[in-house]
Amino acid sequence: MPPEPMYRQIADNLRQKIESGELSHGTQLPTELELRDQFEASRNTIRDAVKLLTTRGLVETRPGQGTFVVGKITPYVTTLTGDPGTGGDEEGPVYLATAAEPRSPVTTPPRVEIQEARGAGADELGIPGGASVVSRHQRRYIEGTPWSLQTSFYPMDLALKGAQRLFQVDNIEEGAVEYLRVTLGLQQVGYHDMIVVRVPDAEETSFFKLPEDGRVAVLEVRRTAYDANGKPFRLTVSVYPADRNRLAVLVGDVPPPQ
Amino acid sequence: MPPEPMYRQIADNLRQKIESGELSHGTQLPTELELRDQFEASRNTIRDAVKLLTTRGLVETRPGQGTFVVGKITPYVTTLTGDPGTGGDEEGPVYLATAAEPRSPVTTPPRVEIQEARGAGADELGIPGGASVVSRHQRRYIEGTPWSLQTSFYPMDLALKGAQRLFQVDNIEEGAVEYLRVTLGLQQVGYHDMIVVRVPDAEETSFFKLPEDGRVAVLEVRRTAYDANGKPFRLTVSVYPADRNRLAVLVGDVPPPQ
DNA sequence: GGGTATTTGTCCGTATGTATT
DNA sequence: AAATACATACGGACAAATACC
Repeated sequence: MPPEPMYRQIADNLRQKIESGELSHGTQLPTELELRDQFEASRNTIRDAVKLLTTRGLVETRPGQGTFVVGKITPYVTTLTGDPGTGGDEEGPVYLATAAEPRSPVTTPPRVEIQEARGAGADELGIPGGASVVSRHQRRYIEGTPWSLQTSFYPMDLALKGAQRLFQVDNIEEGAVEYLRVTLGLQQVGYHDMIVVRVPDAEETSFFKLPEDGRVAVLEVRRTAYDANGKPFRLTVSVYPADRNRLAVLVGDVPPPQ
Repeated sequence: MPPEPMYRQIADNLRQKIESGELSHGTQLPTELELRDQFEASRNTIRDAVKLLTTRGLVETRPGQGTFVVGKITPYVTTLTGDPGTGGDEEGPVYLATAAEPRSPVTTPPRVEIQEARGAGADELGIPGGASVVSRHQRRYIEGTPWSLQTSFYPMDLALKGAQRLFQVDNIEEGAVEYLRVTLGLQQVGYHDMIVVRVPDAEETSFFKLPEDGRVAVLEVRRTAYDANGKPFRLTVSVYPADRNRLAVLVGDVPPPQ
């Protein structure tokens, strides 16, 4: 058994103090120079130890201030299961993990683009790669804080066959699914969600104010909605920061999530 | 606008070469000393750049060998939605993201413990903190590779009221939900899943062979099963490595996930 | 607003250890 | 056994962010 490297021993020592509560949420750690003297190591070794705690989400460093134990956050809970005929526009109700009343997300007007379907998106919509799709991209906030990024893709056909409002740069108040049903007689009979965890891209990092290294993952929910013929007609991709969001799935007769 | 630090510029440069395909999956990057000469930086700065790519999951380093672009992995897909009356023992079918046929997980005999319910678990089971629960912990493999860790918690009542097999250290072949129904007349009417992303603990890191720093997250699915009285009687916590697993949720009449 | 002290961030050079081929 | 490549550890210098007077 090789001995543990020094920076790991130091990190474990600090981790234990945090988990035992000796260093509680929000409190400041000793400065790097103080830790250097305490552990009789070089400042760079201390920094390696602190970096380990940082990637594990236990502490955060603030330039010019110090290193702090991260505070507990109460995550938002989004319910994925809902009415097969209407869910798909957006998810079900959103709760704070500790509260009973649902929260109301605020959605910005969409950025509308015509794009070529490529890769995964084309597969899920069941259209050939390179075909055109309408993309509607929105930012969503809860109580002023960035909460999710959402992009919906529709086959170009739908818009050309009468659903012109898909091109318009404003929210479809009654919901896009309802609009398509009224306009084109397109009846949604169900949807499926694919849940993926991945590293955020540059836009997500800046919108959610995530750390520049990719240590905080994002949850991506890819929702494909199907019509009565069993053909997909809509793909909605929602992205949430994984450290402050949870997803709920309800099956059968169960009380709502706490 | 402050200029980007050098190690970030180098990381971006390499990232671009990876994403453009100039450096394809599995290929080896130049060694740290070669990169040091190419970018005219010190080896430590090169290492900072590579570490950034490592936390973002783009490359992996192998001591004595070199740095390599990570190969694409085809994730397993686990379906969370199923029959309200039976789902809960285990999840729905498991697919390879590219294949049509479901895979068969292999489950080890459980490690059975009597524990005090604490914190989150007690809340979800609706029992007072400190009450006893039966914990059954299992490791699951697919095609020989570690796939998930699963722990089920039952209130001690159930076992004392006649479901003694909960204490036994072997698999309940017909499924624990079916066993409880036959033995105690306990009818499951539904369940809800809470999906959480978090950093792996020490056991998970070693079982899944994850990197020692916590850069690969795990998906935790907490399934609470309810009986006909609307009371929870079982909590199953399943943990999956987030980089090789996806979750599917099906609502309404939709084809199975591809 | 300006200046100064404190604290973390970046970058360098060097030496030695460990894993792999 | 030797060579190669990444890992650990040290020490030093300066930059950038923040807080405080």
